[in-house]
Formats: sequence, structure tokens, C-alpha cells
Amino acid sequence: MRNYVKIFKALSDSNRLRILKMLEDSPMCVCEIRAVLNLANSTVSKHLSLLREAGFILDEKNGKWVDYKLNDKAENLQVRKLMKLLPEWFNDEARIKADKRKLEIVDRNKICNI
Amino acid sequence: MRNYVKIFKALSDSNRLRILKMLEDSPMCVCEIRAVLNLANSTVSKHLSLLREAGFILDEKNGKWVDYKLNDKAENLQVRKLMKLLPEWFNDEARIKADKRKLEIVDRNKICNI
DNA sequence: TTCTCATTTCGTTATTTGACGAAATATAAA
DNA sequence: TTTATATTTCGTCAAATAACGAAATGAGAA
Repeated sequence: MRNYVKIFKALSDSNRLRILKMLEDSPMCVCEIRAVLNLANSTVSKHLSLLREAGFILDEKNGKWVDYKLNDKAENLQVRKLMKLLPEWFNDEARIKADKRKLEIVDRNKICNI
Repeated sequence: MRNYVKIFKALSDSNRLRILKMLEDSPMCVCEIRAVLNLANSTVSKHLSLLREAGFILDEKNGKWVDYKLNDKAENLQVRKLMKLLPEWFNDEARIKADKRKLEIVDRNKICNI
């Protein structure tokens, strides 16, 4: 029960949904996500940890950076089923399209030394 | 976007999830739900209105009572897809099983005049 | 109509959440 | 090793949420 609530809470924030939709296209580090969402790094980090704890994403050290990516092999069956729905969600949303365009441009080597 | 957040927020509370699982078995009025969940009527009513606004349930006047039931024909495609998953959720949870047993016993004519 | 009672709305309160910046941590580069 | 920088953790604040009881609403019964 508590686990399900955690899963749905993770999906109950527009910034976290935007993150998931961006990760559909490519793994990203904290500061790249920060650059698109215009949030503080610490805020992005918190969102990512909630998504990770719910099982939606994985983190992986990559040099200076931590790359976050969708977790296609989530342990929890229901998380996997929800993730199967993700590609259908808000594809018509202007903000999501804009995020995806922005993420093609961001270059961690340029933007991450704030 | 906002609509999706509303949908997931509706699912982000254990009492609302318990309500949905009970409504799988049978329509219920506010005071029947109140009797199972041990919440104030006004609290149950609020939960129901959040579930209704998200599209998961419908209300129908029935004499003195308002019967709430699952909305099998939700307008929103994603709501329908989530509702298709509902029967798979927490069937192993003791609390859900207990709720369903309790709901078989509750009789609105006996319990609703508090 | 008036009364009764199921439900909803409103106002209040305690808790949770989402945001920030600062400090701590970890790791690559110098 | 020291420095730089990406990330996380911590403390704080404002806003949102979930709970309650009281008051308002609405519909059947008397």
C-alpha cells in the first residue's frame, strides 16, 4: 500500500513528469535537467531521488556526472506497466515538446559550471 | 499536464486507493465508506470529490443517498488505462482484503444514522 | 410545509511537500 | 595533494494537503 502511494506520489508533480519525459529521449545529469527546468540543483536532486526510490529511474556515475536514465527493468511489475504507458502521456503538451527541444541543445560541458 | 497531475494526485493517498478498491466490488454511499475507513463524513466526501474530478468515479443520487461507483467509461483514455490496471493492484494487501470483507457486512440502513 | 438525515462546504489545524541556499560529500583535474 | 565542480544533504520557509467539526444544502418522510 505504502509502496503504491510512493509510486503515484512520484508521478504527482509536473516537474517530475517533465523529467521522466526528457529521460525518454536521453539520459541526463542533474545540471542538464536543472538547465531545462530552471530549478535549483538541490531541488532537481530531490526530485530525482523520489523518482529513483519509486523505481522509475536509475542513476549511474559517469565521470564528474551522475547520469539518470529510465529504469526499463523496474522490479515492481506495476511500475513497469506504468512506464509502458509513459510514451503515450502528454505528447501533445507544448511544454513537453519544448523541453525535448531544449534538451537536444544543452551541453553539460558548457552549462554545468554555474 | 495539470490534468495528469490531478489524476496521479488522486491516486496518491491510501484512503482514496482503499475507496477505489472497495468500489471494484460494489457501489457505496458516503456513510458506508465512512464506516469502513473510520473517517469523518466530510473527509470521505472530499476524497470522493477528488476521485470524481480526476475521472475515476461517478456519483448518482439514490433516494437519501449518493451512490459512488467506478467510472468504466472515463473520458480520458489514460484514466481508462489506469483503471484497467486497478484490479491488479494490492490484491495481496491484508488491509484491502479486510476492507472488502467489511463492506459486505455494512448496511446503510443500520449504520448511516450516526 | 416542516422535520430528518445524508451529503457537501467552510474554517481551522497539523502534517507534508516543493522550493531555496548553504554546507557537506565525492570525484576529476591540476 | 590541492583545487574545482557536480551532486547530495540539511535547515528553513511558503504552499498544499488531509483531517476534523460545525454550518449549509438538498431530498425524502411526516
